[in-house]
Amino acid sequence: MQQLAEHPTKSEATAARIVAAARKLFVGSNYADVTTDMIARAADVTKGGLYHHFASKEQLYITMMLGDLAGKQRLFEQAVSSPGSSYERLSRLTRDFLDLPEEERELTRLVRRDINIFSGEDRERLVRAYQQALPVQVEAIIRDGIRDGELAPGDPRILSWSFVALVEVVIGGYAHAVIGNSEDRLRQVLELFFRGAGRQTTDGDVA
Amino acid sequence: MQQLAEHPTKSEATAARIVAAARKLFVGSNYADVTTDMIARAADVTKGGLYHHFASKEQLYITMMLGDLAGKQRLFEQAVSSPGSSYERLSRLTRDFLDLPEEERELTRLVRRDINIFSGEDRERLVRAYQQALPVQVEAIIRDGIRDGELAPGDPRILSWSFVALVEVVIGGYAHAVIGNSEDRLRQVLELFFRGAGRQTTDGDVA
DNA sequence: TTATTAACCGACCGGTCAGTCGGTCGGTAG
DNA sequence: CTACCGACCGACTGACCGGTCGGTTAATAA
Repeated sequence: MQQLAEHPTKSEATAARIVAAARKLFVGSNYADVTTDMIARAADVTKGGLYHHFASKEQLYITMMLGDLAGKQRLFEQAVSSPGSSYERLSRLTRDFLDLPEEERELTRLVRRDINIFSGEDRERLVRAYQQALPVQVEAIIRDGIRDGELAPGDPRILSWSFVALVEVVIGGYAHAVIGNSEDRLRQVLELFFRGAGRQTTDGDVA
Repeated sequence: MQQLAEHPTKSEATAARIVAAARKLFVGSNYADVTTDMIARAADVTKGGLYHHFASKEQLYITMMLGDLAGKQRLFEQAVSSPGSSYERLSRLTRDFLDLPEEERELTRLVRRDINIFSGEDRERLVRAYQQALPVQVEAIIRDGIRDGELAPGDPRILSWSFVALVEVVIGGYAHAVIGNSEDRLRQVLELFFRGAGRQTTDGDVA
């Protein structure tokens, strides 16, 4: 996801191996519970070797995360700039997301989980990268939808976060068990977001 | 929220003070970043005193959380068993939640934030208490709504989680800034959940 | 072959923190 | 007054972990 093969030097290959090992471990456990030793061992280097390539545990984490988010941003940009209605474009974006391998999908949860433990410039960069990768892109589509009258007026940012939140529900464990099919999960999200859970009545009033 | 005054012995009073201090600190920082020393100092006892009342940091955390969730469960049960349509009962439950002081509202986020760091029986108890306090109650109302035709058919559990997720969006920082009024936040959630974001068209079709 | 340098090793250091333990103190029962 | 006990104290321990550093190895250039 990071770099076309080209000429990976030995150094680059090792660094990539370390990042990959770190990704796998960080997805499975808290930042604090993943030790540099564990990462090093999983990447088949020693702690010294790890610190030859990365200045700190934090920098390794940030590097890993930024690389991944950049890839996701590129992926979702395709959906945003694709033709069709907001419904169709959101559908494509969400499908692309749901079809990602589990490990890569989980990474977007990490940002929310671990963001509190950083501060300063690094934190800002992480937040910005996440927002650019996901909410901002969803927001762009929603903004178009409101402009074109396909969506009811409303704050596009809140709506985009709501949409992301609904997507996160269907990738949770229980939903995954109940709705086995990826295409059905997609429908569940879009249906709820566009139409709501209320029964469509002839007069459009609830309660 | 915990106990009517009755006859708090000195021991109970100290334990309660420790729990209160722990709550405040845990809301503000990660489990790992809150030290037992900090809690003790904030509760005006020493670490030794703290460990006289609680067997471990984990047990203190669990005790604090279970006590709070039990209180919330009692609060929300009132909304569930109140009269009216599903819309009205969900409205009441959500209003009760949104009107909670920030610290108590934030606690429900902690469960999701910190659940990964526990395991075994304690973890199960925590998960169960959270589900009983929030999603299960929302689910009960939604189940009634589907039965009575007020809501479109669907898996009530996924719908309840979706609803909770939408509520969490409007208590987030940005939404809080955009929608200053608590009653408007409530409307935002209910509107989106019952009606969706799509513009209501004469023919009911989207895309 | 030799010199140079990047890659890598792993023992070690400094600091942190959960949890312990011997002891003090104030209340209270006998 | 004495014996006892629960509440509480705070110095200390043991384990862990991020990060360092002097040294080794292997590739490459001269």
